[in-house]
Amino acid sequence: MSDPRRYQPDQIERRWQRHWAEQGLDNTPDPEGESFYALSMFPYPSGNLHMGHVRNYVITDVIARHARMRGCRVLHPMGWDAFGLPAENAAIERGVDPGDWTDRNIAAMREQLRQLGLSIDWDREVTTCHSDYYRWTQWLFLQFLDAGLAYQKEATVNWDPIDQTVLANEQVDGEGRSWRSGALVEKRQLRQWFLRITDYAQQLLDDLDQLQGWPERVRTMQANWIGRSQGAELSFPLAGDHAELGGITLFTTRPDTVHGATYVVLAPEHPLVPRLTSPGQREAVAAFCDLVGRQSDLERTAEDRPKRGVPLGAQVRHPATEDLIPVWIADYVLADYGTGAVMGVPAHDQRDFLFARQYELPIRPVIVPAGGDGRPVEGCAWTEPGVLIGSGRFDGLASGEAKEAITAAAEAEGWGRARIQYRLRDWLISRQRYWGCPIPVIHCPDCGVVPVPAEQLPVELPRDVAFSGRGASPLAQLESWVNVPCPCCGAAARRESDTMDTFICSSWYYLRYSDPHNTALPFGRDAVDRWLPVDQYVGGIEHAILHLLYSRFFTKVLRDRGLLGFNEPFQRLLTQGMVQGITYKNPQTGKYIAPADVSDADDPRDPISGDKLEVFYEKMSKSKYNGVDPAAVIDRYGADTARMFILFKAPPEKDLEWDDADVEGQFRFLQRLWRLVEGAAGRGLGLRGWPEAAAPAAEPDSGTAGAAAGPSAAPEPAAAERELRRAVHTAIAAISEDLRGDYQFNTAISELMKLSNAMAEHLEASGTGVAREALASLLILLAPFAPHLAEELWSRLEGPGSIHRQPWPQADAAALARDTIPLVIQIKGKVRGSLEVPADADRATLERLALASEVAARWLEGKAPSRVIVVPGKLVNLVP
RNA sequence: GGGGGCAUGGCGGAACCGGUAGACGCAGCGGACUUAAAAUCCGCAGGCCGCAAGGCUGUGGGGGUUCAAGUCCCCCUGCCCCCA
Repeated sequence: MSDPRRYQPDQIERRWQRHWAEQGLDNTPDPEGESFYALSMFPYPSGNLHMGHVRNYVITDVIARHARMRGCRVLHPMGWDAFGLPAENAAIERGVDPGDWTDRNIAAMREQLRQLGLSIDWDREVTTCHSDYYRWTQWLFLQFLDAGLAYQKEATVNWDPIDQTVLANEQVDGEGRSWRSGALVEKRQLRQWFLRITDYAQQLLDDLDQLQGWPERVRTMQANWIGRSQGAELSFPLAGDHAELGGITLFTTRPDTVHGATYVVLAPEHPLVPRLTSPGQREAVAAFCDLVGRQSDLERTAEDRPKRGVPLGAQVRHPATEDLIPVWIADYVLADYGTGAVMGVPAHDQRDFLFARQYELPIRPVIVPAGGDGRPVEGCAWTEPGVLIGSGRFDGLASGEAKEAITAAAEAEGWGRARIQYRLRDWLISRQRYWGCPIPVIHCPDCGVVPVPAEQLPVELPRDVAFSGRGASPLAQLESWVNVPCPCCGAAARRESDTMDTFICSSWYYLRYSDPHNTALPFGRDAVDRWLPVDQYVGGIEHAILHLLYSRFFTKVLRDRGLLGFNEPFQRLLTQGMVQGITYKNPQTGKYIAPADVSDADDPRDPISGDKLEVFYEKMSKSKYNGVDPAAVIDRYGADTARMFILFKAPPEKDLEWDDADVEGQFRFLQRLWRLVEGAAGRGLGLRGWPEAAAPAAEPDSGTAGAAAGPSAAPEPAAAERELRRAVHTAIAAISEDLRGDYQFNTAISELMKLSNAMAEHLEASGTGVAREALASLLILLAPFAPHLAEELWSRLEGPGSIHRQPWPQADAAALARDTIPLVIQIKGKVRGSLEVPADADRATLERLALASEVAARWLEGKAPSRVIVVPGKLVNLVP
């Protein structure tokens, strides 16, 4: 059973993992010389490692291992994004302590990660829910507060009227119902904490240009999310009784259409609404506001929804035309975008057009298409730029010029100014939950908001808390915790009971890794500046916007506070694709069927009804029964096979279809490698003393080199040795290229396969020197991908030290050189044959050889070609 | 609706800067070994015609540029993502 000559991963992987840990092989060295920071997005400790995690960490591990072999000092850490709702839900549903639950999950997942053979420095592990970490999250919050970047204002929350509690968005289902009580969730206004990310909107946008190592689409997504638009802020004075209230200030990107404004619309939540509502409209307005209050922003602004609104009964005076126009409220205007007010220009805005048609508001065209007959478009909104009409002195201007002219006029006349508006809103960080980082402030009736003094941090989360899932957050209900003296005046005061959005915790963890044991600061300036920015960040595309944007924001704020000295946290970003499982679905019932219940994969049928099933690949999930458990794969094939399969099956940024047959194939490849190396060892080959006195280095540089290389210098070995050396150095060159920059692990592994095929063919016929070079190179090139197998075979060949400490090999150009190369002969661009020619032949020689070839004779029938194209090293194209 | 991306054998995927399309693997077929099977090893393999040599055709569809196009340009179809 345990034949030591067979490849048995379970026998070797644990042993090496233990050995590496004992030797401290993965410890982080001091960052002298060239350093490299390889970072995976840290996981939420759900307790279960899934394939998406495996893919993420294996990719980062290959990058880290390769960087080490290239001679870099590498930081490759791991940690836990450990606050969050699931722990609190477990507490509510099963009465377990969220901290204990989380710690148990972390222990389980850490063990699963260890089995993958990742070269992680576990001494730098961070856990966001431990007070030695969140102490510094709180400290950083106080930096924001001190900088004026944290503030409180009223905002909407989800309110469960049955459980009398605030719900997180994730606790509200698609129909707007509570996850527990099933009640229809209401909107409530609550005073909450925000971070002023909008102050950094322009920088966050501009600096995207510095992120050339990021996927283009992630940069585009961030730019769209920030959503800069240039326009004007215009003021429409209130008419009649309301004149003393001033005017309505609105934002528009189309000041050129201002003369076409026939009404003004406020968001229902706009502060002026109650004061502008006429007695006759009071009831209708109240009913409408109530209705809108139940809708999400998405519902309110979706283009395919009918727009609804009611007039307030007030009017404003159009600042340009002097007309009196009505003020409405409508669902499609949002309170927190711009000024919460827009002008209605039905002729030139699609939503305004639909709205005006529905409520019979006047439509006044002021833009005509350029180059047209000068008549306005009818029957729909003309939203493109054009030429102005009906706009007084601005008539005839093009939209672009008119925007500037009208904005300038508004400014001169005191009813407007140019303004840049962002779609990005300030970041709402308050959560009315227990399992999060407490916001370290105290509310004093006399002093107001008082920060908890730094030396009193951390504000610890109390344990022994009751979780009912009802009422206010558990923290707010805990009187012993909430009631504290004011740090300023000593009067009775109350702690803030909101906790922070977990995105805060994950916005700076990558900084803490640089200096994880610092007890005086979140991180030292020296350490953070030496290791960061992160050289390569790897994670899922789902974090393309929020996590990455928030982290960029944190970095810029901390830079401005003098805590670190760089602009952007992540130099290069790789977004890996999803791992998909084979999925069976019965199209009749819509039910998913587990693969284990499908007896015949070639003709999949529902085991109960016998219906033919649909087969496709989809992201692994419990509900679709299409998940593959990493632990089961490791048990059966070992971590190295799992790693190799994942890397080989698809390029890292593409989705990956999990296929058992391909896993099997990868396992076979590793077995083949094992036999190849064991066979060589059996013939007495070894790597003792490698690389000193390596024979190939002494190879003469003349063309017939191989003959002198090995001890068995017969003509036969010479040819085999040349082939073998070429294969070795081709693989070195190709794999080095694949690991540099673009990370094409799939082609790198196919190069390993080619090398192994070439070795199977030529190794036995080659002399010791060449064979040793081939064996050593194969194993070193394999090491980042299949670290256990490479180490085991290295030690069986008695190679010196750990293979993971070997330098990455350099390709020898001389080994790649050829005497002759195949020259393709094309006739009018079509390949008609090829010809062995001297590799160094010049153009004239190539042309002569091509013209003299059999192919040329057959196709040209003795006539001279009208044109000859010579591509040295490749082909000759003869055009008759 | 706006923006971006993708489309290559039965399947996953290769193909530098326009220069032999289909590397490598999976599945398949044939052979060797075996009493047999598994495992392993060797070989074949885009499609069509042909005994063969060879020819024709082929990277979603249509057009174009070029000696030469999977690759560049235009139009169309389908799928995916982001923003509305």
